[in-house]
Amino acid sequence: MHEAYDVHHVQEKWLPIWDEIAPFRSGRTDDPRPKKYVLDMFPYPSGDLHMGHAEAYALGDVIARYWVQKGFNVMHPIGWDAFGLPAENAAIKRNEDPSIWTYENINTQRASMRRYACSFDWDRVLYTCDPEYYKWNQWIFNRMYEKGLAYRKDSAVNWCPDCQTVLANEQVVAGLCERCDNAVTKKKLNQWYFKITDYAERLLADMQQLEGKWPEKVLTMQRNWIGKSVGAEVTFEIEDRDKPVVIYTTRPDTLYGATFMVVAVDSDLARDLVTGTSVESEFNKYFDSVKAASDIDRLATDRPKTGVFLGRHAINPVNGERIPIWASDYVLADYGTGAIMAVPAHDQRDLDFARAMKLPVRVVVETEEEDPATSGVATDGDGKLINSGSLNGLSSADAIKKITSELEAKGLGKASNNYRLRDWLISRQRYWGTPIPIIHCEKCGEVPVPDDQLPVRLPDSSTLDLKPKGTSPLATALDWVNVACPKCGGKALRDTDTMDTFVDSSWYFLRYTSVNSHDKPFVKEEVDTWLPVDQYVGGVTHAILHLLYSRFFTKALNDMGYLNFTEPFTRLLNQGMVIMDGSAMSKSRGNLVRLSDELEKHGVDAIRLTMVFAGPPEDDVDWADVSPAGSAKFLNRAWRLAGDVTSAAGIDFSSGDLALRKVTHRALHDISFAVESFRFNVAVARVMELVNATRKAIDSGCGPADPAVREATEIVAISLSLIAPYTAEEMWEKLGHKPSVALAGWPTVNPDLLTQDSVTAIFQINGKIKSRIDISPNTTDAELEAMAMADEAVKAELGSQTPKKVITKAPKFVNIVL
RNA sequence: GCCCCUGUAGCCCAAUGGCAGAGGCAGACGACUUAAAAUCGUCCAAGUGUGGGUUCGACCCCCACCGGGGGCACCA
Repeated sequence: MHEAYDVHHVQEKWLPIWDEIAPFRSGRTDDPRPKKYVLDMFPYPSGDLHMGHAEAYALGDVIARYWVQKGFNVMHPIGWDAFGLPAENAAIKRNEDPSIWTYENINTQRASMRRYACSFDWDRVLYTCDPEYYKWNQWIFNRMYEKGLAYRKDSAVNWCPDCQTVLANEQVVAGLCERCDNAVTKKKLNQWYFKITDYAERLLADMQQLEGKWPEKVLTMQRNWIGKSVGAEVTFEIEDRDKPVVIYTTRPDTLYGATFMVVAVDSDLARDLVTGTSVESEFNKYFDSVKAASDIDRLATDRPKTGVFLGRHAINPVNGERIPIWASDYVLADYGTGAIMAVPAHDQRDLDFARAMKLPVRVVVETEEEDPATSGVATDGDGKLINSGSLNGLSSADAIKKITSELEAKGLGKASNNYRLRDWLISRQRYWGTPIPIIHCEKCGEVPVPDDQLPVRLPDSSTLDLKPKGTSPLATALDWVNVACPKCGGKALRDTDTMDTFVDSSWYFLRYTSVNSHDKPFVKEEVDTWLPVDQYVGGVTHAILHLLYSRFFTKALNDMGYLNFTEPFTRLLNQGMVIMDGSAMSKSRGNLVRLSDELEKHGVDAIRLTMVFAGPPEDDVDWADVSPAGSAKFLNRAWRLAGDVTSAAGIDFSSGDLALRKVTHRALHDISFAVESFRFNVAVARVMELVNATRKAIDSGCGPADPAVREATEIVAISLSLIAPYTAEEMWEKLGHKPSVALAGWPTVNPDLLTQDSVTAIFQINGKIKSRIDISPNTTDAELEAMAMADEAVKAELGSQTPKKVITKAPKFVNIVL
């Protein structure tokens, strides 16, 4: 009779023991073991951990624990991304400081992580809302400011009229506020930006280093987001105006086909061109109508083109032609130069506009297709240039080269690249974030708070009204806002905006190395030791913003001499989502699965195993398709092996049953390989096989006393230590070892035990299998071919025919081609 | 509309271009049991979305189409 395996009892039993042993405390910088830095994306502390966390942390844990077993000095830290709107909203509702809600949740999550047996180094915890942390956000902001990488400008930002606040791009979903579902509008505000566009080219080029190590999907998304375009700038003189207008185009070869110019309606240029003219009032009417249009309208496809003729003309530099200048909202003010030459024949948008406004269409690239003027379909492909002066007869590619150099020679243009990437707006008019460390002085202007006065702490929230009003709540903390200018001592005001929380997460991976450093954001020796991160694990939701921002910070800090590397995350694993019945879990959909319920029902190990076994890590796990009960059953089965082993710990395995030993070492080899290639589901399958083989050996094979049974069971325990730590620990103890199995060390494969006595070779005729035969793995090609020719089935099939060709790959197969 | 990923037993998933099945779930049967649960054992099932092509040989490589998922979407 076996005692029952009481998961909850076992969980309670091991937690204090692990606290005592602390098997995952990372070594110091002088640790002789090679280092590995495994990083899980840190959570936002909203409530308790959920199923998604459970999957992500289970996967990260397998990797971290594997490397510990393999003898690396592993750092696997955790912290909390603790600033953000939900805390503030909860605080408003509960009428208390956001830190209370935040730290309550952190404590809940920390307890859950401990119970979930995450192999975190609990000595390296950080909280981004801690002044000891956000002080360094401010310090980095100052460095950015010194380098001109932090600056202020006026621009139209996303504005939710209902929430009365600026929204980040990612908080605008299909033109609606993600929280209240009201239409988002634009509002012109003076805001702080980080100049990430300075790094556009390097962010793009350095992705070469990540090729094959990051998911291709993420690299593609980042490339699209950066959106490099190659083209040229061309200068057009303007009638009755001293200053010419520069336009950006990717098709300088179509310059002769430009029949009008369009400037962005909301650009300074449009305003300048129209001021004082007779169409000014008409323009203003149009401008107001565009401003009133919400993002939803703008996003609508097939939206008819609108615009207004500015009554002015530009001169085409290549042919001196006089072309009208229009203003429209289909040209963007903040991309390129905010002005374009319109070539309706070869650009669909320009054609749509030309047809709406009855403007001429001139074909300059000859294609096989119908005339765009009649078909309404622009021909944007390559072709032979016509109606284009010196370019006639050239291909588009050649024409681009020729016209660009001609313009350049005349000082009328130059090759130029553009990026879709915009500078990063970091100002937020909210309380629960890092105060921007700038003081506005009447005399001195913007003055950064000196480093030795950091952190600029948040004012006490109890005296503030945190409700969103469109201006930062910090502005109402008068005692806080009014300060003496650090430069002249005169009257000055603090900047009242707080930083986007993505700032916090753009360098937290550096801070983990030095959480106790009070005079620096990170200690150079520590960073040099641990960084870059060897393995980053997290959801694909952060494929663009967080990863791009972190890469930007790393490059900027590298340029400033603080870091000796340029890419923060060497490898990236994106785990899938945990879904239910085919769709994302949500309360409103009624398909929410609560992690705490699942843990209560099946235990931590079974849930971790289920997550890991469900499929490839990057695939979604549909909780309806998996069986935590099945996982629990398997763990029980594995655990019972340890109780059946009757040999003593430390016994020499070499005399053990050879067949089982071979199975064991083959399994060990395959498990290692699968774990290293992130095919954890396959690794689990191999452990299951080994458990099955061991069970059989005990019940109807060599018996429980055979050393091979102990060897197999120990390898099961060590393998399971990556996935099911409680079960593994119980097994290890039953097997007569001291805890912790997490530190047992990964067993070495004995290559002699990987060889097989016999393998099955197949004989094919024209690729069809005709016969099978068991042979020695050492059989040569010639021997195997001879065996094939002597094979009865082959002979019968062959008859008197002579093979045209025989392909032999010993010891696997012979294929006879007739 | 453009780009990317994906399609293998009822289900989740394996398979360096070489025997389509490793593992699990579900199901059936048997052993143990007074019975049930648990446990142990046996069994069941697809010819790889469709159509072409390359190859001695294709789940795997190429092309087209269909279904599913994702990203981008006035960026000149």
